[in-house]
Amino acid sequence: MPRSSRFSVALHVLTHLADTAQPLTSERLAGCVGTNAVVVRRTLAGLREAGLVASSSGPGGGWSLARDPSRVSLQDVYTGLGERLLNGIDVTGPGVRRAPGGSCRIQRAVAGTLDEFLADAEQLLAARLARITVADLAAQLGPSALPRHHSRAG
Amino acid sequence: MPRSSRFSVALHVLTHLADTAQPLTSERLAGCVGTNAVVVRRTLAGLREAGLVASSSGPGGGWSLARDPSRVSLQDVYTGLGERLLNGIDVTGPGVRRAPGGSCRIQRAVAGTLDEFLADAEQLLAARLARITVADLAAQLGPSALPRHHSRAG
DNA sequence: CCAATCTGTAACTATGTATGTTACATGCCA
DNA sequence: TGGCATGTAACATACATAGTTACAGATTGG
Repeated sequence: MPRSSRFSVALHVLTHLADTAQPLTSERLAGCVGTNAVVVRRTLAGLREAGLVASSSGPGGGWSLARDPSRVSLQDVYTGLGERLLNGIDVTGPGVRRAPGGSCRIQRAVAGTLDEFLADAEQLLAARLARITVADLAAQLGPSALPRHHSRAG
Repeated sequence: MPRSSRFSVALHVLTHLADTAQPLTSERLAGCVGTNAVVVRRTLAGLREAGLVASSSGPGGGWSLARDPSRVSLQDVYTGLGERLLNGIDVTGPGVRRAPGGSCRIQRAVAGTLDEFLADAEQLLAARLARITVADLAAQLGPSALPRHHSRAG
């Protein structure tokens, strides 16, 4: 199962970032998530282009959120990653590789119907993802769960 | 990920079956779809258990629809195949293989939220698939498009 | 009962995709 | 300049899906 874990990794990392004020290195994040630093960089590269996170080089550098967590929806993440939730479906079927001309009308009817359905479904799911934010994920940890640096007036 | 063409293959085959009265062999169907006879049998095995199609051995045997095409929804097919439309998403992430105990609370929060979302989404998509039937697919071919064996007087 | 036809299924191969890993170039700060 | 961190290419590994071969079981017709 090469099931993509990029979405899960991205959310895990983003929630970590939402929970601290200082930048976190790829190495550190990889340790938290249970993967490799390069994988973290690869995953976060898309989110950086989407303006969700920022990265800085040099000592003390690393990754940090570019927006307030409540402004980062799961749809933003999903779009930034450039993934398709419904990617596991081959609309055209195996025959197209052999006879790209479209073997019969039935094949085209099936492909058309599936295409339409998938496009519709993608929109539907995206709308649902838009309702959830990284702040919602962080809130599940409890307000006092992790050490915050300046969240409360003292 | 290797995109599954099973759904597409199944719909293609079912539409073929909806368009003829006599049973069609796996070999013949495989030729239409552009794949192998064994693949057709593997795919249709699930649909047979679901009561959508019937198979018969021996000369003159093959596959045929077990219900009227208008009674076979895409949800029936999808369920019969035992596939998950949203299977391409790894909810837990890569860390679980290494530290199955659940490394941190964040991982569990992400997994829980994603699980909930995916379950919700699956239901949503299934409901949409229930609206489309194999008869709808066959109707896209036009009533006189394919040679029927006893549709016309003459 | 035998031969031909077709399904049912296990076992193996081939292939594509995601991830893990290594290596090296680039940028930032003291 | 030296140390730390990102950026990315290149290669290795893992795994799911599809393709293929082989053979067992079931049905039809002489």
